[in-house]
Amino acid sequence: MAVNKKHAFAESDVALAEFAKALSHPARVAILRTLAEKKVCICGEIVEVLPLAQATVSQHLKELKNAGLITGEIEGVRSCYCIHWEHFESMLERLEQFGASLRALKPNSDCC
Amino acid sequence: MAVNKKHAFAESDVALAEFAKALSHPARVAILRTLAEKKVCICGEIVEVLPLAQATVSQHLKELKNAGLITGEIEGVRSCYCIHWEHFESMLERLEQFGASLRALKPNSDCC
DNA sequence: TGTTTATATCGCAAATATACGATGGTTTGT
DNA sequence: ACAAACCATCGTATATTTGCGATATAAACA
Repeated sequence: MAVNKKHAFAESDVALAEFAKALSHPARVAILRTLAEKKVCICGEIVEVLPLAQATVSQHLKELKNAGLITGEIEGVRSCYCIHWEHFESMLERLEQFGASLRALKPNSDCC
Repeated sequence: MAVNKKHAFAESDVALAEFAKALSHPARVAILRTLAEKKVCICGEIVEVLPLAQATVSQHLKELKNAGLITGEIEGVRSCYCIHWEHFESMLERLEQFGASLRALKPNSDCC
């Protein structure tokens, strides 16, 4: 794109879009699911679960981290990732709220 | 990417990711909000509301349509877009369900 | 110390997404 | 029939995403 126009939108729309973007790849959805399932927030196991190379998984993890949805810290040789529940839940609620606010406006009869 | 690996993931993860991708741009979030607000699902008005050129808006509308989140039909000179409530709500529920299933696994104490 | 192991990061290639001007097709209104 | 209005689509430029091999880093271990 010639210019990035994201700044021209409402803050809340941008925030919602960023959350959605973090979830916009099946690998990242799968990573979140895996992190939640394996109570122990192990790391490299994710690579085994996904059909992707280690470098690629590492990149997706980085994106989830940048989005604030997970945290990661190095533990010796391995590094441990966890869902950042506080932020994750807050964004989830924001999205649910968005859905609810639209639903509230839903007309009785569809116009088209 | 050399190859598109999306087919290598679970169907449900792909579906969720596709929904999220449709919401992953503030313009598309704003379009959905606008469509819900203006009960009359007018069209070109969207262009006036957004800080984007008509061609760009048309493209975003097309993407939302491809994702099944809105419907659109030509009405004389203008074309009328509406939220495809059935599919939209179904995807919203799917996402909420995803969130709920993760939350259910949330440990009492964070490990990292 | 040298080796293995677990990860992150770099650099590259290919695919997609974003944005817009220009253009073309339709439908009204004159 | 002509002009104006509305919108979709094409073509194009640029930016971002996706994916991976190769390499770097750092801890654990022989």
